[in-house]
Amino acid sequence: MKKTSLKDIAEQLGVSKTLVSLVLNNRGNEKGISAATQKKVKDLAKKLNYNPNQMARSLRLGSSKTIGLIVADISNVFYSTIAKNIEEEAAKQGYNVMFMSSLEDPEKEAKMIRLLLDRGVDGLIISTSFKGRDEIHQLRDGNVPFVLIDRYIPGVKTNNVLVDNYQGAFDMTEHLLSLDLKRIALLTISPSHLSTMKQRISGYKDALRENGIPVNNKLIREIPHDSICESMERTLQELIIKKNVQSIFFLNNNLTKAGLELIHKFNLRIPQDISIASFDDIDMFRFSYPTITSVIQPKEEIGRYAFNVLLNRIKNIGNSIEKQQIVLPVKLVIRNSCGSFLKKVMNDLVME
Amino acid sequence: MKKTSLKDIAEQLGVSKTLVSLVLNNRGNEKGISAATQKKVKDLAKKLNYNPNQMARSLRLGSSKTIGLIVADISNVFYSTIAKNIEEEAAKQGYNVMFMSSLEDPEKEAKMIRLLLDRGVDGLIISTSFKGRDEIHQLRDGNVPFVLIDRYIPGVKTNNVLVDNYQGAFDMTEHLLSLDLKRIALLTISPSHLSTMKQRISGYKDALRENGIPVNNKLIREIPHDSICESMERTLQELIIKKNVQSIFFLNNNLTKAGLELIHKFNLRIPQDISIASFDDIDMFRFSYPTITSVIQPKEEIGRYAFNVLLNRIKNIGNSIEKQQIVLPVKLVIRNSCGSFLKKVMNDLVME
DNA sequence: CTGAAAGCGCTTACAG
DNA sequence: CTGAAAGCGCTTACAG
Repeated sequence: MKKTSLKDIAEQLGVSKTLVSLVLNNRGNEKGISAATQKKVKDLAKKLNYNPNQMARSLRLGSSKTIGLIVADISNVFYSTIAKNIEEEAAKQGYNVMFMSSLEDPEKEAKMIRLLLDRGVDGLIISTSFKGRDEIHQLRDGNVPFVLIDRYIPGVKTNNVLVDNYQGAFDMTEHLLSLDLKRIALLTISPSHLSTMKQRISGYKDALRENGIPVNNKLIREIPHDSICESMERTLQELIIKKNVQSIFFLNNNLTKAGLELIHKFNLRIPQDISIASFDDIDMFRFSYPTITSVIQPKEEIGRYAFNVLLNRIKNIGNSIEKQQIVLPVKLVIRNSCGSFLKKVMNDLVME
Repeated sequence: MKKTSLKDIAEQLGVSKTLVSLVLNNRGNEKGISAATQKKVKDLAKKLNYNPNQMARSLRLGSSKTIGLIVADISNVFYSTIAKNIEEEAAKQGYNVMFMSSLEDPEKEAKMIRLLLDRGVDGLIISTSFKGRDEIHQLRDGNVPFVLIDRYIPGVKTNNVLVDNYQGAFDMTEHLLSLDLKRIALLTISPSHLSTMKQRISGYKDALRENGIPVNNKLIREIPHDSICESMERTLQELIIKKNVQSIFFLNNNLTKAGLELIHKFNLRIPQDISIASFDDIDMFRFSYPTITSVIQPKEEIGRYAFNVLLNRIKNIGNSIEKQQIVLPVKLVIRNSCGSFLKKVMNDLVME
C-alpha cells in the first residue's frame, strides 16, 4: 500500500492540493477557509493516515529539521550520553539527529561533514578531530551552522560548548599533592593536538608549579588512542618500576579503564601501592573497589547546551552571527583510589 | 555562497542537465557521451565542488540511503556498541543512520517509527518495546523493511537478530549451582513482557529444575526500568536479610551496576558474603574488584548482522519476503564474583 | 551523442 | 474562500 499524498486527499475531496496543504499546516483560518471544508480535509487526512513526505517538504522549504552529530566514537559512554541528551533536546523542537563516529580521523570526519551537508542537515554538532583552521574551512563553506563540543580549535572563533578542562586537571593535581603524592604520572591520549588534552596538561603543570614541584616531562606520557592496551602495559611498567611514581592521573575514561585492568593484573593494590585518578567519570567508578577519584564532566549539560546553541544559530541564520562560547564547570569527586595507606589510617582515626 | 547544482554546471558548459547528470553518475560511456565532454563536466564539477543534493535525489529515486535505529537508550553501552557497529557496516554500503531512544515507551516508539518513515528511511532496525502484533502492524504498513534486534515479539514472524538468552541464563544458573549456591535470586527488569527477560527467566528455571532444585518464585523479582536505584535497595535488603539468598543473578547491566553499588554500600563482601552474576557484560566487569562473572553478548555481531539482514531485505524488496531469524550464541565468562569463600580457598589449594 | 520534458511530493506567491 | 502554476534539485524515459 502506497503512502497517501496530498494529491490523494485533494482528489478524493475534489479540492486543490493548495487547500489541503494550507489546512493541514493549520493556515486554514488565516486563509479564511470554511470550517466545514477544513473539517472534511482533516478527517480524511486522519482516516487515510496521511503524513507529509518530509523529503519533499525539506526540498521545498530548504530545511530538513535534521541535524548531524559527529563524535569520535559513539560507543564511548561520554559521547553516547551527550548524544542522548542532544537527541532529547532536539526531539522537543521537532529535530532528528544523524550520528557518525569519526574515530579521530580528520579525513573521515571531512567526508562525514560533506555527507551530512549533502543530506541537507540544518546544523552540525561536532566533537572535532580537526587540527586547524584550514580543515574547519569547508564547514564554514557549507553555510550551515555548527557547534564544536568538547574540543575547540585554537584561533578559530566559532560556537563552542566546552568544559573547564584546565581547572579540573588543576584541582585534581592539587588534590593529589595534598595527599603528599608528589610523583604524579600523567597519561594523555593521542592525537596530541586535542585541546582537551592540552588544557588538562596545563592544569596539571600549573598546579605542580604553584606548589613548588618541578614538572618532570618524563612523567607525562601519551598513549595512542587506537592501541591503548598495548602501549599502556609498557608505559605503566616503566612508570611504576623505573620512575617510581606514586600516583597516576589518567586523562580520559578509556585510559583509566585500561590502566585499572593492568594494575589489577600487576597485583598492585590501590591506593596502598599506587594511587589512581581519572579525568572523566563513568558510573562504575562509583562502585568499583576501590571507588575511583575522578573529575566529573557534565555530559548531560554538554548535550543540552550544544543543541540549544545550535538551534539559536539555525534560527538567526543570516543576522547576528555572534558566536557563543560556553565553558561548563567540572566537579572533583574524591573517592577511595588516592592517598597512601598510612594517610588513610590516620584519616580514619581522625574521623572517629 | 550557495551550493552548486546540476543546473549551474549545465549552464556554464552550455549543455543540458541530463548530460551532466548522466556523466556524473558514471553512465556517460553507456550512453556514448564523448570522452571530451565527460572530462569537461567532471572537471567543472570538481572545481565547483559539486555534490548532488541528496534530498532531491531521494525524492526522485524513492530511496534515501538512510536507515533508522530505535533502541531503548542510546547511552546504554549495550546499545551504543550495537549502534557503532551498525553505523560502520552501513557506512561501507553508503548508508547513514538516524537514531532515537524510545525509553521503553511504546507510544514514543510508535511516533518515532512514523517520524522515520516520513523522512523516507529505507529500513528500520529496532530494539522494540512493543508487546504484540497490533503495534507491529503499522510497521508492516510502512512498507519498509525492518529488523528487530535483541527482542522479538512472540507470534510475529519477521526479521530478527537475537541472542541465545535461554542458554546464557541456563548456563549461568548451572554454574552457580555447581558452586553449591542453591538459593539464587533472579533480578529482572520491567517491562515484564520483554522476550529477553522471559527467555532468561526460563533458562534459570529450567536449570534449577534439571538439577532437582524447586523454583522459588519469591526469589524472582522485577525492578522497574525507570527507578532502578530505589527499588533495588528495598529488594536487595529483603532478599539478603529475609530470604537469605547466597547469590544474585542480575539480568542486565544496569541492574548489575545498581546492585554492585548497593552491595558495597551494605558492606557485604563479594563473593564471601554474597555471589554476583550478570547477564550482559561491560568492560569494567573485567577489572572491577572482584571481577564479575557474566554472560557476554556479542554486541558487535548483533550490529553487523542487523544491518546486513536489513540490507538483504532492502535489496530484495518485492521479491522473496523470506524472514531471516538469527540467534547468536552467548558466552559465559567465569570471573571472581561467585563461589563461597571456603570453596575458593579449596580451589586455590587444588590449583597449586 | 544530446536535450526537452515529466515527475518525485511538497509549499507558496499570485490571481480571481 | 479556492485553484492553477511554479519551483525546490534531481533522474530517466523518450525523441531525435
